[in-house]
Amino acid sequence: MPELPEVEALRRGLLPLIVGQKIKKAEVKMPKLVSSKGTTRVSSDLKLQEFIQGTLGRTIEGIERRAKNLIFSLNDGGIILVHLKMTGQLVYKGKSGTDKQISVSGGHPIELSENSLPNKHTYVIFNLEHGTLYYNDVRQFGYLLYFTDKKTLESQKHFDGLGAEPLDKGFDFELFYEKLKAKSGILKKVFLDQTVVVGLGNIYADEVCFDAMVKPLRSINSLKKSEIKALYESIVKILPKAVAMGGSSVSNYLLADGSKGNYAREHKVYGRAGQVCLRCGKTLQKTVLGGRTTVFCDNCQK
DNA sequence: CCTAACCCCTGCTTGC
DNA sequence: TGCAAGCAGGGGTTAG
Repeated sequence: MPELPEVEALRRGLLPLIVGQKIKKAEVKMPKLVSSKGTTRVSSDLKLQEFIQGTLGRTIEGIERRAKNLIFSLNDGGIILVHLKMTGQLVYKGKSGTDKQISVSGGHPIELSENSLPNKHTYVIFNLEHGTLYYNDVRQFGYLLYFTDKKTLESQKHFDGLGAEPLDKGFDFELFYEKLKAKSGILKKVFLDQTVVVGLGNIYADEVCFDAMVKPLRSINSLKKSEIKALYESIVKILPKAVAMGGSSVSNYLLADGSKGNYAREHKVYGRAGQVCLRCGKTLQKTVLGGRTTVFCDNCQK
C-alpha cells in the first residue's frame, strides 16, 4: 500500500538506476493500465499507441513526485505519470550478470519465483539501454499515463485539490494549522482525503495519530492547537524516517531493486489490533473509519 | 457545493 | 478437503 514514504523511497531508488537511459521500447500487456484511471477502466487503442510511440526512443531525464504520483520526464518534454495505487511495483533489473534472479540453496541453484521477472502480474515492460524496468500490479488498480508535455498534464487537473507536501521545506506548522482548521469532520478521514497534507494512507495516518497521542476519530474542530502541533511534529518526524528506511513492505511493496522496505517493523499500531500498546500496555482497539480499519490506543491517545 | 457508498481487482485468511 | 465470504485499501465515480 504505497503511501508517500514508499513512493518517495522508490523514486530515490530509481533515480540512479534509470535516469539518463533511453527507452528502447515499451511493451504493454494490459492496455487499460495506460488508457485511463478510476473505476471505469476501458482499454483504448489510441491511448496504447500514444503511450508506445510517445515513449519510444526517448530518454528518461528525471523523476519527480507529487503526493503518491511518480512523474517521469522525457527528453522531448513528454511525461509518464505513474500511480501504484495498492499493489503496483516498479522493479529494475540490470543486464549485468549480478542479477541472475537465481539463489543458491543447499548448493543447488533454485529459481526465486517471486523475484523472477516478468511474472504473471507484469503488465508494462520498459526495455532500456542497460536493463529492464517492470511494472507489476496484482490488482491492476494502478496506472501509467503518457502526456505529450507538462501543459497537457496540468490541463487534465490530476493534482487539483491536493494538499501540502509534507517533505517540502515550505511545510511549516502555520500552513498545516491553517489548512487543517479550514476543514471539518473526522481527523483520520481528512488525513486520508489528501486535501490538507498529501501522502498519508491508512498506515501512516494511524501511526501519526498514535505518535501524537490523538485519537484518529477526533473531530477537527475539537482539536486544540497543541494537539495539532503534536500531529504536525509526528508527520515531519515519521515520514522522513520511513523514507530513509525504505518504506513499509506490508503487502507486496518493493523498492526499485526488488528489495523490501524496513519500516514495517517500526509500526506501533497498524496491524496490531488486540496487541498491547507499546506506550502504556493497554490493549489496542480497532474500529472502521471511512471503510478503513483503524487501530489506536483508547487509553493513551486522547 | 458536500459526504457516504460503491467500485476497480486478485490473493490471502477465515470459517463452516 | 473445498468453497465462499471477508478483508486488504487508494482514490475515482456516483448517488443523494
